Amino acid sequence: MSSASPDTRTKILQATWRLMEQQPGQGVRMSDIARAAGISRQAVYLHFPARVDLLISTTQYVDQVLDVDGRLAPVRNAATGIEQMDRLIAFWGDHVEKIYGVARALLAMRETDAAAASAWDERMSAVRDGCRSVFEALLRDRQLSDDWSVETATDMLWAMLSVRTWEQLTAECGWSADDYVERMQLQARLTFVKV
Amino acid sequence: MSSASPDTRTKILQATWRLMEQQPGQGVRMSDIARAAGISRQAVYLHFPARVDLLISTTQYVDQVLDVDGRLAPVRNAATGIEQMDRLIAFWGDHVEKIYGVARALLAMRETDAAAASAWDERMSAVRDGCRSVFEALLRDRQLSDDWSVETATDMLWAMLSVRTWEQLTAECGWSADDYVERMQLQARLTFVKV
DNA sequence: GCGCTACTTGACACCATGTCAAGTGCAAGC
DNA sequence: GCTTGCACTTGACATGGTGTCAAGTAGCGC
Repeated sequence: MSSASPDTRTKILQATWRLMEQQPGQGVRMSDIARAAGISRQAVYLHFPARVDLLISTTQYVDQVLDVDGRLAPVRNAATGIEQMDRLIAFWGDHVEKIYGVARALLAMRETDAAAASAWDERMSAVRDGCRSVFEALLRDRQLSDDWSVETATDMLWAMLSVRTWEQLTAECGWSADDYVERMQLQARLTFVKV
Repeated sequence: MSSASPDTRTKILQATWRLMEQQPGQGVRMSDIARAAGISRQAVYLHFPARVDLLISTTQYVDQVLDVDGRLAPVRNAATGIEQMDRLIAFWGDHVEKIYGVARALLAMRETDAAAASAWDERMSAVRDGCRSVFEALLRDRQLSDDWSVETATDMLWAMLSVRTWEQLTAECGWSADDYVERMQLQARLTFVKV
């Protein structure tokens, strides 16, 4: 599948990414993607059986190109829980900005399509693990506020970091990427760190 | 329009509400609504020119039936900023639960439809006003943390209170309505109130 | 009985996704 | 040089939901 015709397949993935960045989400049709990739609409279906598969593959492609694993290293290597929390938020603010177009398309599809839903949920559960790891570290440091358990704090931070919340704060409140990171870090510290 | 045939129109609005509660959002088709209301699909179009109009009218109908204005009185009459904040969050947690089905449908439509988008945004901007009013009161009480301006605090609380965040915390994290209210109040106090 | 109104019935256009079948062009292997 | 296979093209078609159109019907006030 991926080795058979990497060229065209990659062209499709790149075209999808590009178009979704330009007009995030729903507006992008299979025929738009085909035209942008310079091939016929049907050729897209030779590589991806359905729209949802293309979307899922595109998110994987994007992650790979952006080297998510590499950029997560500083988060994992943080010395303290607070540092880990700050770095996770900083990474995430930066990352969401880059994946937003594709993320929004997948998110829209999630409402109706089971495959899209589970692909999305799987990715988000990785973020959730990142949040939990922060609070486990914070607990070890004896810096987790008594008001929160690891679980409830994880839920809350995970919700704060949702793509929808990022979308609202940047698109509707006009926050810059820096505003987002700075204020989320502030709120997280005020909320979860023992005073 | 509303005086011409209140009976059928109301039957349609009630059927829409009911169906959207049962299976929130997208899955509800015009023909489902017609069947549930006991009329033909075309009769629905006699009352609502398009799906989006029906959705918007349904949210208005729901607000009216739930007496939103009346239930907001305690929020407005709060003695202190902190009390106002707690009451706003309590009202909202309770309210979102009731409107969630219709809200989700409108939210899904917002992605593609300009009329749905502006109807939704208008409602959400009322929530935003509620948030701002909280922080103006808190500022008057000299209890707004130095870390936040009225504007940035408004943005942040508004984002925390988004329907999507409520959805994530209740549906995916399994929070009860009480959990939601209690923890949101806690986070808001920790974040925005001067220590 | 007349005419108005609300509603029904059934056909149809539209648009995006996804399927199917036949055809083309190119390159590797004999 | 010819065949075989593969990636892709072309064009037609099914599906499902929204929205439109036109003709017909049932009930009600006059």
